[in-house]
Amino acid sequence: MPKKLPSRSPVATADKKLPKLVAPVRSVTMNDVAARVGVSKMTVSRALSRQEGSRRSATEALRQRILKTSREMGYVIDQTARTFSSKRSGFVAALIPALNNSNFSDTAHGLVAAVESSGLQVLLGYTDYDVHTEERLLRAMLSRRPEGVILTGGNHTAAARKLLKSAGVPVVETWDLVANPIEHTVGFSNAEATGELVRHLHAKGYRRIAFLGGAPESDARGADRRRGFERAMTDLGLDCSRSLSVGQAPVSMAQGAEGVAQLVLRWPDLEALVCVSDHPAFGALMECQRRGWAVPQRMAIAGFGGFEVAASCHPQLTTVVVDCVGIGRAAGELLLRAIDAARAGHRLPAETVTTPFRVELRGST
Amino acid sequence: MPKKLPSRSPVATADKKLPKLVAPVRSVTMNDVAARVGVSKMTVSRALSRQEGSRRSATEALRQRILKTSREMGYVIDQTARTFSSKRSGFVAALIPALNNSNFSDTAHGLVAAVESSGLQVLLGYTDYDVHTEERLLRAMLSRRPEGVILTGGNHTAAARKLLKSAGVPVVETWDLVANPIEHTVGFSNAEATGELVRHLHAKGYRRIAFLGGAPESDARGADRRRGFERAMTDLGLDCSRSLSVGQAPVSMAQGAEGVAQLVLRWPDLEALVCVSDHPAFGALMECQRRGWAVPQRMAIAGFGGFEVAASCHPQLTTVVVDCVGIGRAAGELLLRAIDAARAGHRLPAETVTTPFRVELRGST
DNA sequence: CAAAAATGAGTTACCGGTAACTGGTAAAAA
DNA sequence: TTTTTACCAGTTACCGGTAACTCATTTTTG
Repeated sequence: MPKKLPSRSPVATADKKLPKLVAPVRSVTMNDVAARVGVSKMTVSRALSRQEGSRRSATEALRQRILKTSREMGYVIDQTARTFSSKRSGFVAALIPALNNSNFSDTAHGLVAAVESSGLQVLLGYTDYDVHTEERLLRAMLSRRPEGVILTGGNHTAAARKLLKSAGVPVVETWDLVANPIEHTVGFSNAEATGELVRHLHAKGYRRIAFLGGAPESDARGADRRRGFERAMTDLGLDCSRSLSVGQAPVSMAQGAEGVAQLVLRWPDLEALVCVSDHPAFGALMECQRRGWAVPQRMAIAGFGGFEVAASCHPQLTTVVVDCVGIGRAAGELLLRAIDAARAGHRLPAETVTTPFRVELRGST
Repeated sequence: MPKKLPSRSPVATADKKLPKLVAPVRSVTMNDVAARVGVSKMTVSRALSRQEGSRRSATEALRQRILKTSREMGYVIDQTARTFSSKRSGFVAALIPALNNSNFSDTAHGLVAAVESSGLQVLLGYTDYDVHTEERLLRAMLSRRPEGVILTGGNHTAAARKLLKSAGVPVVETWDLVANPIEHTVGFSNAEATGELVRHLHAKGYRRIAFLGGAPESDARGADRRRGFERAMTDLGLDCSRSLSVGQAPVSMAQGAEGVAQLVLRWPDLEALVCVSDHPAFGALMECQRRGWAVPQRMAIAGFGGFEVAASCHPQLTTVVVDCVGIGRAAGELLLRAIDAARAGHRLPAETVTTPFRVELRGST
């Protein structure tokens, strides 16, 4: 039976429509290495992927020979094929609202640090503070079969939740103690932290205090902080109605400057200002300086996040210092345990890890 | 010949060592969809992956039926398998020195914006300003077979260059007009930009000008800026020896404050300060304010990068505004063309794209 | 010393898609 | 009407690894 061979060689098809799409760069495969060493590719596979404490790999001498040869041949394992075959992609997806925010990028650092020792990579995406962008990204990332997912906050589209459910991978939500978590949670109460900040201001004698943030629908953490402000003010018997929203998250320095201008126009007797983050707080501080207002005498200002600028400006900004790296690290460690459990065939019960924060009183209050 | 079937069902192995590692969540495959519709999986593949203007796909009615069914069944294409089979991973790797730097994250934004319309994803990594970290990352990313690579700067290990060469994917280096590029380049001359800044200071009457940056080996762009400072000063007949290095990149605000203190200790008659970026420039500005020194009368300060803080502080910082997003966009567009060329079997000749910058004179000088 | 257990390495059969080729039917051209 | 062409859809053979099984040795145990 003369079965026609599938001819893929350039020669056999050269008379057909050109151009062929692949460059002729046949890279080195595991088979090539195996042939060179004179063993089966399975032996090479085992020699290369030997973990600590795994059995059933080659003799140490043979293994060294395989490693040496593969190095000589410039062999790089094809993760694509490996993933396809083993059903282990070797990466976790992490979604943060923005890259350009040291809080979140610190969390990413912590996550990477926690996760990389296990050989997992972190695939980072940014949502621009938008749940629909998050959903799109999630869809794209899940199609690459991550072994775990890290999200920021608990605000997601219904479709995104469904995607995560049906993907069946461990999920950790960070930066908030989410009310209705998908699975695991690592974070702190933004409301509680803001409340503590307000109580400090109260203890210092400030009474007429305003909150400056962004549109609540764009920033869940900002909304939580606003809620924390309102609750704490009410509990202290103070008026919590001095509140302003300036645009979408992330609120900029310039918006902070503009915000303080609007606030004092409306409430000229304002004594102190709590901002949703250090960036608008810094903008407000600069606006006060432009006006020649003494901070904190004429106006006290507090931020949130413990950004570098808050410690470097003059006067330094009172702020809530968050353990951003710790959030990432804890999320990474938790995710690793969940992935290990998943690999072993069972499911880690949902956990909640609370990370610390610290109200740092500085010159601006 | 009773050939033993490879039994993978849980039942057949239940009496062996538990636990099995896979959860029994057999997800929907293309075959399942095909079976349901009553066509071959190839037809489904074609129906789902039909591009604009591609021929040889199913009838529109059949195609709609396939789409509908696959939606109903919750089918998600397995990118892993797709990549494996088609040799197209559908992503590009982008390496930037740090996430937490709006310059680089803006470039990442521009890149994503330019590239996403083509269906490619961006896989982002950060090198922490370290060439060895870059090499490690590159190795990890290349094993996932990206269709293109974007790097920051032209400073790489020899091994990294070799990796890129043998990977045979298009490469774009950004943010610098690299002297000896790997392939394509998108950027501007950091030295030239700093020179222009120095000439502006000279025109304003400043003569005793110092440069404040980081250790040159850690930051190629910083080193370029320092070189540009020295060349411009020399060309103007000025003394370029007033120069200080404070630690590794990225130079922080606090290091800027410390740096200006050291500089005036050594050169008490210093008139102006050029900083490697806006962050140390801001730190220096704040240090001057703490000392009660008028800026720019007692000390003029200039930064680099056009960061938000430079426009928000008081006085505003003179700086070099870089088209960060434009760099990313141009790099993305160039890479797309290179990828298209590669898919069509040929190679795009190496290109260099120069992006604009602008010296922005503000209150601090 | 024989039987049982442990171990190293080979064999086989996929994983879930897509490229390339083949065959069949309908529309267009002769 | 017959031949040619166009086009749709099916078939086959992989892509490069790894899981699971098998078999031949070696080591341990009774």
